[in-house]
Amino acid sequence: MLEKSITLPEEAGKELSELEIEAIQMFINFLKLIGLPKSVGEIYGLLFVAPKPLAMDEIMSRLNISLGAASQGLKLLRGVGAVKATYVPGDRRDHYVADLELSKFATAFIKEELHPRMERALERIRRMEQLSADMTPEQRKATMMKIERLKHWLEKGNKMLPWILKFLVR
Amino acid sequence: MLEKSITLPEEAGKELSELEIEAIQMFINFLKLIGLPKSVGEIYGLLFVAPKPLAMDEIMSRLNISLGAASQGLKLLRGVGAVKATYVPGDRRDHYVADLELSKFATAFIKEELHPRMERALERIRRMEQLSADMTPEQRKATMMKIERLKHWLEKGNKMLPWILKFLVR
DNA sequence: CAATAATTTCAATAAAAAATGAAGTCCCGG
DNA sequence: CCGGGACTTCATTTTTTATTGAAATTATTG
Repeated sequence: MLEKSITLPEEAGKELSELEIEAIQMFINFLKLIGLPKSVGEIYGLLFVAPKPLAMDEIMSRLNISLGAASQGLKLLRGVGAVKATYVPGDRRDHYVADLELSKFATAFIKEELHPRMERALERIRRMEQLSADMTPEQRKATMMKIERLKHWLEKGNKMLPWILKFLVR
Repeated sequence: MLEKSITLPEEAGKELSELEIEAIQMFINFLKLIGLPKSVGEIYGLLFVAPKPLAMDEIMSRLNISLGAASQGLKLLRGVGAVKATYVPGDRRDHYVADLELSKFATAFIKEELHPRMERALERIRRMEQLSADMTPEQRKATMMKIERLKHWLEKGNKMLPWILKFLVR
């Protein structure tokens, strides 16, 4: 059976252009901020500047990332609405395009990270209020003051969120 | 040479109260959001509900964390303004108190994470504009449009930050 | 000033997170 | 329906990040 020449480590798909590299680095940095792994930033960065839809294997070979990373990264990006699959006639593969609406990331972050944590925090605060019931009056007073602070802060955050969202989305 | 009885894993300092546990878990979760390690959340959580200043070794033994983690965590928290060292008469050790102003974390995050990344992103965008100079007019047009989007979004974010800060700080 | 307690630092280790790629699943076109 | 490409999953490995604790440094105090 014939075998292609051994794949050199640095061979990969077409080299990335400088433009692509800048875009990719930019998104790696930004998405890291909201806790997304490097590979996701790479994929989105590449798609962001791509002049046409890219298939998964193109993404893999351009970025030198594994099948699994490409598949999972695209899944996440699709889930968040930051990438769309498009139909390309005469090609069996899915092709992907970046949604240029950056607010998708902010929205997803707020919905998936911030909100749940705030909810959880409110539960804990309620629990803390209960617990402070059996304390000496003195301790109780001090504790309640702190809890009030926490609540106040959370409420402030909660009030701000819709405003931020509206502002970001357009 | 005499040896103390073997230290049991679960021995440690005075057990944490339920209240302390709730507070600690809450802050672990919140601070994780802005990329701070668990130990930092633990320390802040403990200090937040503590009725009096705590020395580093008390923190260590209550939380069962190492000398290094305690020292580094406190250093970080002090750096961010979330914890203050107080003088306790007749005690050689430093004692620490939580600053209840939660906005300290938001401020630090914006200053230390968000702002630098935005600056860096703007640099990259400038570079991208340069690079798009030698492209076919068609490609160039499409690329410039994307770059405009990026800029627009960054500017929007930049305008929003001071507002958010003002809102959070009181 | 010693003596020693308190704290910081940092190389080594452990824990957590991300990437890999082989095995399995799901089509689509003949 | 079956053959094979496209994709997904997930156990394993790699990489990154956090924690540990011993050694070095910096006070404090008798």
